[in-house]
Amino acid sequence: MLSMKTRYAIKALIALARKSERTPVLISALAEQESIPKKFLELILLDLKAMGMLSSKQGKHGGYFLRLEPKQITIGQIVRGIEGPLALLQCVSQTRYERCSDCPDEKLCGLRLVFKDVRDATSKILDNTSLEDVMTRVDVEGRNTDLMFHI
Amino acid sequence: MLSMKTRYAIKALIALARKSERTPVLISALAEQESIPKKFLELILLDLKAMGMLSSKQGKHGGYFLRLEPKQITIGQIVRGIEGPLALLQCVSQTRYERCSDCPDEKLCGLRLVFKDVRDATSKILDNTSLEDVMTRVDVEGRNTDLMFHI
DNA sequence: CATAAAAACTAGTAAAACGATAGGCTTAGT
DNA sequence: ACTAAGCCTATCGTTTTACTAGTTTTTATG
Repeated sequence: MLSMKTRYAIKALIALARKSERTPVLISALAEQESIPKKFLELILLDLKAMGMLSSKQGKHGGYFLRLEPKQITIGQIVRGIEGPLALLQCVSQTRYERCSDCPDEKLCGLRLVFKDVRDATSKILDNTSLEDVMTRVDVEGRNTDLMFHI
Repeated sequence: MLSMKTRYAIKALIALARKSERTPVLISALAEQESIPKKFLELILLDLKAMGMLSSKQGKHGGYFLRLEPKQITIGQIVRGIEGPLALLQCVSQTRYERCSDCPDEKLCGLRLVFKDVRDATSKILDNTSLEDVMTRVDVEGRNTDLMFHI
């Protein structure tokens, strides 16, 4: 399961991506809109800033805004940055590979073979889904339900 | 990341599946062979028994053995039983679905759309991979490396 | 029937992770 | 100078993780 922190991070980024202008958004505004505890969100945004996805402006009229285009930020990057590796086993992680201490031969580890497939499938999806993709998917879905409603 | 408990469970089941006869195996033997803390393994085997995958025999010459055929036990079942749902979000779980408290419209949740795909991909793999599949994959891999070695 | 070897059961525990919260510090418009 | 914002460090209660300890029950065997 994803942690709250990661979920909040993605929700916040999607919300920021949704606004057309790149003007600063108050933490408190974002917190309220997305029902995220304000102080917790503060830390999360700081992390996302350190990851290069957001910029911020201090002082009056300050706030947070996307530093990259929505199409440049993938869900995979967000999850990796906040939650950690996508892989379910350290020994199949692309970004944080670590050998199992007691594994005599990685090539012959059944667990590894299976969970390597899972990791590949997961990263194929998450690394190819950007904030923009998410937005358009939601919009399409919205139009469809709207259409259904009008039949 | 999978917990140690889940990893141990899968390793133990693979080890038990590997023996041709269904004779009882001592916890201590299994623990040593797979380098799993004995007392911890004890609890895990108890869980797997409760899940119907293992049987046990008490007293002298007792031990654990598979109750089902290796092809009847999938990695998905094991992970779900020990770790919990495969899904990364409660709201896309097949086995433990739960609505997000603050979600105005599930159909229009971007997170949900993306992580539903991830869950589908994951369960497609894990629910279609049995202990038998794992064993044969390892054997094939073994023969391949062996072949490479002899060139 | 006594013994010993095994699983079954009940508790407990240290360390880490999770999900926040508190409060002071710094920066920048007006 | 004032004030509204983000920045930074610390802390906290709870839950989960990964075990460990000790006792009880079952069962084959001498």
